[in-house]
Amino acid sequence: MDFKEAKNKFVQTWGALGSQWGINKTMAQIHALLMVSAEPVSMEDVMEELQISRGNASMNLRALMDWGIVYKEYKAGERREFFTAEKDLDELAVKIARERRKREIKPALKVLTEVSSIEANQTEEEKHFVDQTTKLYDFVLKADNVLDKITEYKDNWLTKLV
Amino acid sequence: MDFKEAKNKFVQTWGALGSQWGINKTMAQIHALLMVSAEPVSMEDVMEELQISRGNASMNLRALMDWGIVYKEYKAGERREFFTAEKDLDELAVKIARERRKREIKPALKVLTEVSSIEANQTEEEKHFVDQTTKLYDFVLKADNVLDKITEYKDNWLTKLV
DNA sequence: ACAAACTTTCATTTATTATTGAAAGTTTAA
DNA sequence: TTAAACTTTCAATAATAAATGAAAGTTTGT
Repeated sequence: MDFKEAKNKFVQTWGALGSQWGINKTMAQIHALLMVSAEPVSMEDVMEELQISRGNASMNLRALMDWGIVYKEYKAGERREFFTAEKDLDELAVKIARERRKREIKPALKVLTEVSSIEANQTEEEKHFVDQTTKLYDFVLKADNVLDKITEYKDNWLTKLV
Repeated sequence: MDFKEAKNKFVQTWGALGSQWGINKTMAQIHALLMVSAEPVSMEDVMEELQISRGNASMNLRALMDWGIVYKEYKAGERREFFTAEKDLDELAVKIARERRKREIKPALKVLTEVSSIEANQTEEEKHFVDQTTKLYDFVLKADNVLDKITEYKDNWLTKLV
């Protein structure tokens, strides 16, 4: 396997993995590409390497920047913009955790609070519902706290867990 | 909010969350429904409550059983099959972790091993590629080990982390 | 202020993924 | 062994999500 093949394989695999985690394929591929690029990459280059349209590249780069895991860079004397990915993996994981916490866990907790606080009248069915959603609330809250800790530690948290 | 509304809201929310995590909506909804059901539920009931077809119900129940988080139950004197979800949340998390580890992390490690072991000749580009994919390999391996630990502990691991 | 060089937006199109439903398969009781 | 009661499969269809590309927007140098 030569460099070109390896790079391609990596980008494709990362893209496929992304899909399984609810991240769109192109977004994951762009991120993969930037991760393994030593130098900042222009939008034109991204389009070329991944064979995607300008609009697609623009939208997904924007999304990656919203996640805080891709940065714009400017090169002296160059009009166009270049992009680099967060390459520190601990930092990357922290940013992803932070973002998903905000986007998914918080809203989930809100709904769990609501549904678990209906007044359970006497039926077994309703009691079980309240009991189970309450447990789920506690569980998700604990998970949220773990993520919070992790995103504070910042450095090397994964190693500490091992 | 009455019981029916609350139950519906919970099922819908769980379904939407599932989508964001690469799990199909119906599968997540069925799981939600079973989680909050005090009694085992027949396929007919699942179809009725979620307004889905027989085929859809069958396939997604099967998928949930493959994940090991939904069980078949037989009722004395009843021909048809009933289903229940794993309701212990620690156990549920362990099973999901175990499964994703097998399905996603293992293959990812394999690819990372492959692509990170190309012989980096002298270009800066190739050196960076090998360096970055090696780091990624180490990181994913560490994550894999953490999950392994967790799935062994079984009980109450989340609390221990807090 | 203008125009070149570039980026973003978004309505339309395309690709992907999920769902249906009818036919095939299976199990059980008599 | 048969048939009723149920489940599974899978080709066809529908729903959803992503990608395109041309027009609109922005920035910068002169």
